[in-house]
Amino acid sequence: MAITKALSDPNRVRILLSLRREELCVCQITELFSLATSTVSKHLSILNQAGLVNSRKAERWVYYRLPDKSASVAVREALDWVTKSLAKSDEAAADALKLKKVLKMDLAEICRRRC
Amino acid sequence: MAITKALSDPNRVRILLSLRREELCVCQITELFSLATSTVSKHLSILNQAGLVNSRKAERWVYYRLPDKSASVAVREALDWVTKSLAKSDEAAADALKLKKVLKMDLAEICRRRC
DNA sequence: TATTCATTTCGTCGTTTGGCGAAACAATAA
DNA sequence: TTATTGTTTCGCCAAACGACGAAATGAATA
Repeated sequence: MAITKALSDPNRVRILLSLRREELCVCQITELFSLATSTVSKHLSILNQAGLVNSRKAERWVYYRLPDKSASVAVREALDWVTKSLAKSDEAAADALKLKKVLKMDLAEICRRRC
Repeated sequence: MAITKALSDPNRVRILLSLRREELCVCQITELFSLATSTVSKHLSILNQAGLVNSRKAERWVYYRLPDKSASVAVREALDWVTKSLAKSDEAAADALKLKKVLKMDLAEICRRRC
């Protein structure tokens, strides 16, 4: 039941929705949701254990993204359901708007401001 | 996020799976999972608020069942996902076996034995 | 009307969860 | 090697959750 547990927290669902268009690094997600870095890292770890996100390390940052076709059927269909059923909320729209701003910022600057 | 919250508890998922073939009353579910009546009633209330089950009262019992086609797309697809992805576990098989036994029992007797 | 009885609601208890900051870690840069 | 820096892990706190039994509810029956 790792998948259903992972989906039960609103902030984790928001993270998944924010990863639909492009991968994001931890500090971008932190900036997007105004949460502590450690909190975001924990959420990402739970999503990762459920197979709902993948990660890669590049330069100084760890990027998280939605899994590709190689993910299990359960994971793919859970993500389909999330994006189809939960993406229309007002909150999701507001998040998408803020995400646009975050993407325009310089990565290194986001991290500097946060520390 | 009522749906994802409702699906996050294993016992609630087990209840949904047990309702696939036929409706069940509270005391049958109580017997099936060996939980206190109040606990089962609470779970059913949470599932009901999320739209994942419907109920009807008949004679002395309240029967719960999976919703029909009139349910929202989000609910229907969540239930499709649950039955498709979570029904194959060993636990689900054991529950199905016990359910057969419970269905053979007399309703009034189940309740009498529990009180 | 009074009683019975299946279910729901309420109050409590122990556990889990989500949040944060501090410390540890890992990888790059100096 | 040492310093820097982005991320993870750890420890703590308050809030939420799941479990139970007791009391309340409400519909059917006597």
